[in-house]
Amino acid sequence: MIETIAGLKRTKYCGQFRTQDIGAQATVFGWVQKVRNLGGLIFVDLRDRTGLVQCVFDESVDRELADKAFTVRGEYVLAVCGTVRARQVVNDRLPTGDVEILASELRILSTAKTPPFEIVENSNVNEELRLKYRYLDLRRPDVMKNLLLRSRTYKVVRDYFAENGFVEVETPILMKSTPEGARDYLVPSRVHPGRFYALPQSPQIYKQLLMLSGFDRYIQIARCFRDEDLRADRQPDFTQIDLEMSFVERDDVIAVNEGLLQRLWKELLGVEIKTPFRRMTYREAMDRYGSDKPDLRFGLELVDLSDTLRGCGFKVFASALEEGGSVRAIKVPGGAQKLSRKEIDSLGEYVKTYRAKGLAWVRMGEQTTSSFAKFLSEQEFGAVLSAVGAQEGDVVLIVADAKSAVVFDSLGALRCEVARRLGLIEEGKWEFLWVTDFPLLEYDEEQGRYVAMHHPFTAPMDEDLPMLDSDPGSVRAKAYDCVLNGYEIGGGSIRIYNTELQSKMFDLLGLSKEQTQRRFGFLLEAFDYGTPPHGGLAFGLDRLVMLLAGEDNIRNVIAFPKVQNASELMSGAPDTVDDSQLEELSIKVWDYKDK
RNA sequence: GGCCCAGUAGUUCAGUUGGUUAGAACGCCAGCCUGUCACGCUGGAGGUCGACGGUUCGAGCCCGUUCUGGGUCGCCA
Repeated sequence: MIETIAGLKRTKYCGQFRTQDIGAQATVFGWVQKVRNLGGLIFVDLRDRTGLVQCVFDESVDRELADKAFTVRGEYVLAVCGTVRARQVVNDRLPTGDVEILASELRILSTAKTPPFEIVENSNVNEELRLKYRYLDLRRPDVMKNLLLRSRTYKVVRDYFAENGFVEVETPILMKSTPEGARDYLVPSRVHPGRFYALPQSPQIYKQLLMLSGFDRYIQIARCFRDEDLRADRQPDFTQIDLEMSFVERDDVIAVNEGLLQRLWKELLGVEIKTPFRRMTYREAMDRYGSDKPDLRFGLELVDLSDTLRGCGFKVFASALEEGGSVRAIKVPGGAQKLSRKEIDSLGEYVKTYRAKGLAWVRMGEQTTSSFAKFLSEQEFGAVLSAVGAQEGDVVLIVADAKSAVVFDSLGALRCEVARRLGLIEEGKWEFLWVTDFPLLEYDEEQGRYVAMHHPFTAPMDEDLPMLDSDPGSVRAKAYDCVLNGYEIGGGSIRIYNTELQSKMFDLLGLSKEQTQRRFGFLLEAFDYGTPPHGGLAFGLDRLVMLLAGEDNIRNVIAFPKVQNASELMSGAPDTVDDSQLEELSIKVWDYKDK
């Protein structure tokens, strides 16, 4: 029989009972974690979001009550009233382990089917099943803990920015499509047949307009949407801590955000992180680490061998260099002992996923062996070893390619892979970094034009302005990324705030006057009405919480995440809709059966 | 779109060279049990070996296709 909570008020959450509660009357609500029936004496562990408390039903005290407790099963929802008392035997492994509730009343508020997996911490259950029953998965203490941490993150963020004079403003979810960058999610308009809203990839334009309006400092915890493929750290709908500031330069934005991260780590983890963070230009990050989001928890820096090997006897190296590429290396100190020939071969396979054609190597064990020494003169080979500073016991890994981007990508990934395999990554280390001076533009071979590396509103560096016409590819931007342990956790820039420069940017990006006017005319017009210099930044909140929680997958900090094909396994989204709904939207009924 | 990994009771897994009735632990159900907390003891139920096709006297195992999930490259201003 199902009962109600009429007349009952919770006195405490389950996980909060301690010795000072002994003797008190208690009413608790929760889910049955475990029933231990000793025959005549029944222990029921009751769980809520705070933890467990043991409730005792004693046949010799109340036979009828014990009989009722006998029918209780896992995940039933109960109300238990009783007296808190000391346990006869203490359980050290439970925060409430000194006490228990001797029940005087039991109400079964809900019964429950046996769940498809056990509701326990650290369970190793197939993720597909977990996500199908996400509401049960969220009952597991470790998953719930992540979402509670996420909730505390929101609070610290709001407190911090409020204290620093930021104004929280909500920007639209239904907005105009501005198809630069990621693919938009589109929403058909019923009122305007054939027209579409787009979901925001970020509130970028709105927040810049808020600066123009004079809000001076804006912050929003903003939902954003990008219709691109998923990764362990990428979901199609995600959350940004989005902010913008007026009358600031790069270092002002950086300083405010270092303060935020410092505060988050302090309040959520009790960890003191030092500011200011390290800084590195994009060029330096690429040259030394092959990545614009380098993991600084370990070394394994790249060495440029291009000058050493130009015109050398090994065709693979020489032709890569002749074609304008580069040859670079990583030295793995002591690698000869840890990396067998077989493992080096598997690293060769690894770099091929990054389009490298192969991995050249030197292994300086008891004998020095190498995949390419025979193609070089003794002098050339010796020059390679001295350039990387290789000594006995080391391994040197080399990638050459006509495209330097391939060399950087593959070696950048390789140094992380080697560090993982060799256990070079120290747990509990937090390496924050600002990467600055990104290129403003990169050339897109496919589209045959320049595209904005950050976004088209990013300001060029003042000293590079003259190159906008002569050499746009070399212009650097007032852009900065915040990197933590190899993850890009945030990015921002100082923005363009005058019409002419903004128009010129659109021009460089290959947009015609008409296209610019149609897509961004409202923004350019706005700039004519008195725009303050401004800049800002957005953190990926999901990634930030993932790292704070010590998780390696963003799904573990999102309540109802999507799987790799962007569907949501519990509800089954996306799904077909009624023909009548499509008709209202003036969308032709799609015949799925033929596709 | 490409590449790699996984799929066997409710769950996590084992399953030898292709060979009798596919096993274990946990969970579940029933009985016993008054200090358990990984309760204990006894008994029981529970399987389309992801799906389809092929090879074979015989397939969980070999081959092909496909589905589902994960990782990743491309993609993600």
